[in-house]
Amino acid sequence: MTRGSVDQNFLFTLGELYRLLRVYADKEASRFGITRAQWAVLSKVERSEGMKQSELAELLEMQPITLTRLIDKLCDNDWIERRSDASDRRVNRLYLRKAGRALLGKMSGLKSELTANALDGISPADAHRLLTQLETIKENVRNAIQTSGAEQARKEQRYG
Amino acid sequence: MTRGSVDQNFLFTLGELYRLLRVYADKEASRFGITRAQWAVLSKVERSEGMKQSELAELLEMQPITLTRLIDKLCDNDWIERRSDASDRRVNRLYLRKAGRALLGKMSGLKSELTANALDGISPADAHRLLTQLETIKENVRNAIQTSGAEQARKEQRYG
DNA sequence: AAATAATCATAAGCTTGCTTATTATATTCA
DNA sequence: TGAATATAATAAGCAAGCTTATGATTATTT
Repeated sequence: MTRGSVDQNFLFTLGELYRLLRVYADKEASRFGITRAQWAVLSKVERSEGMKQSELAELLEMQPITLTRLIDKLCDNDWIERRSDASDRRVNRLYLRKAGRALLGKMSGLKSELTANALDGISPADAHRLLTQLETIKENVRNAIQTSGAEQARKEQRYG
Repeated sequence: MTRGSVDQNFLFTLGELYRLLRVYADKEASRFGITRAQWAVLSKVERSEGMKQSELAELLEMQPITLTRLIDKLCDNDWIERRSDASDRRVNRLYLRKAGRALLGKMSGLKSELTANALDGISPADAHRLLTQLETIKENVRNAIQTSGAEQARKEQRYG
């Protein structure tokens, strides 16, 4: 077994799967009046209330401005709220509201159902390993981005 | 080992990884004057020249109009060309141009490099299994979308 | 043969990513 | 202390996804 076939496919296959999964999750989530992207944010807020927007953006691997707009919508629906930090007036901290908690309760079955359908035919042990590998890859890519950024800065300093 | 932790994470982890990988691949590909999305299209055209746009859209799991705009850009750069089909005047068939073939040649190392960096610490055997699982999941999700669509249509027919 | 349905590419407008820039506030250090 | 620098949130504008709709052509049905 060579690495060649993986070279050929990994990068683009993941993108194709993402698009499919996005369509699927958005379609199912829309029954609850929420999009997949908003749901992901809401779900993270549930797990750690009181976070700053900037911290949350980092957890979600997205840019603060992207998150800002998603939060706007979650606030419009009264699912979460921004509370300004007492000791740093630049900061908003995020908290679930009653309706948000209720919505997450209603949606908890959906997440299991989507995951189960997606992972059909893959054993629990394999699914677990798969998830671990995805986390490893995330970490690798995060490092690679930083490294290539540093590389770039170094070159610019040398030649700029 | 329960399925619970996978439930908690699979759906959103994949989205986070996608965003990271997108940033990384776009950054590296930009050195060649191309985006990751355009590169994916160009790469598929290479593997099967003469396809209709609609066939290619299906392979890429994207909507025809999304592809149309990407193809516009690839044509603007003279990397590929649309040739109208002789027997069906609705159809455009896609072919690589010389510059496109040259570009892919220059970029082949990059694909290997990105993949190798992303999969660092994962054995070739595991990488191969991972890719197989991603393909399985793609198929599962494709089926789930169709099923949920059919379910929807059935209900609408019954109640509409 | 004509009417109807399906298919191919494209268009318009929305979402959610991105980058770069702006404003307000905190922090650092000379 | 006061000036430079860093950080938090937001804004504006672009890229690449999506849905729904349209025009042109081809295929099917009656």
